[in-house]
Amino acid sequence: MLTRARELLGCHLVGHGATVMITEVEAYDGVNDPASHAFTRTPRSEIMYGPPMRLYVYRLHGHHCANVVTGPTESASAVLIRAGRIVDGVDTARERRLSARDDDALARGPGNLTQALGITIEDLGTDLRDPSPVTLRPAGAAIDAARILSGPRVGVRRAAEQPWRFWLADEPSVSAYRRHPRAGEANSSSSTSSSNS
DNA sequence: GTTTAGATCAACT
DNA sequence: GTTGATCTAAACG
Repeated sequence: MLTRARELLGCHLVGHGATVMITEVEAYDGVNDPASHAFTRTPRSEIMYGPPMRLYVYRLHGHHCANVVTGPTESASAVLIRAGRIVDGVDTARERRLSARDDDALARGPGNLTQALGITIEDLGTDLRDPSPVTLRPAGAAIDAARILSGPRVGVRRAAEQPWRFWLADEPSVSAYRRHPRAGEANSSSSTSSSNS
């Protein structure tokens, strides 16, 4: 599972006229991962239980995040594409990401990456192997294992201690680690029904 | 029960 | 100012 995530580093993700080289990913281990949307099997997460090499897109803060279903079919494993470096279609990416000041920030962060590639909820379930607006291509050159770093995932509350984030050293497009404010807290559902004073 | 839309807020640039 | 596998609430089946 973690190997799949590492293998995605350096691959080219083509989306609606723009191409990025993946530089940062996070692995999500489906049924065994509380942070995964597939932790509970629902019709919505069914896509991740399906065949690999498909796209799972979900909405977050009004933006979108893109995942690659990696399989095997029953484990619902998926890899979140967190960041990438634009290698083609820079003009298109810039038009979509007007707020980005530097080219390195065009696809820095999952929401920005999907926006730069024009990936929306309509691309959900796209087969990345078929010729489609969104395609995943193998890495042009093998990535040196020494360049791959790992660490805890960004912004997750559940299972925040799992070092399932991988990124390429020497890449300015990789975002910095940010811990979730409430990560590790006890799940105290007991609402302290704080009546107004 | 699940899904979608909007709010929230700390860390980043 | 921007971003975001969070959080809550409302709509749906």
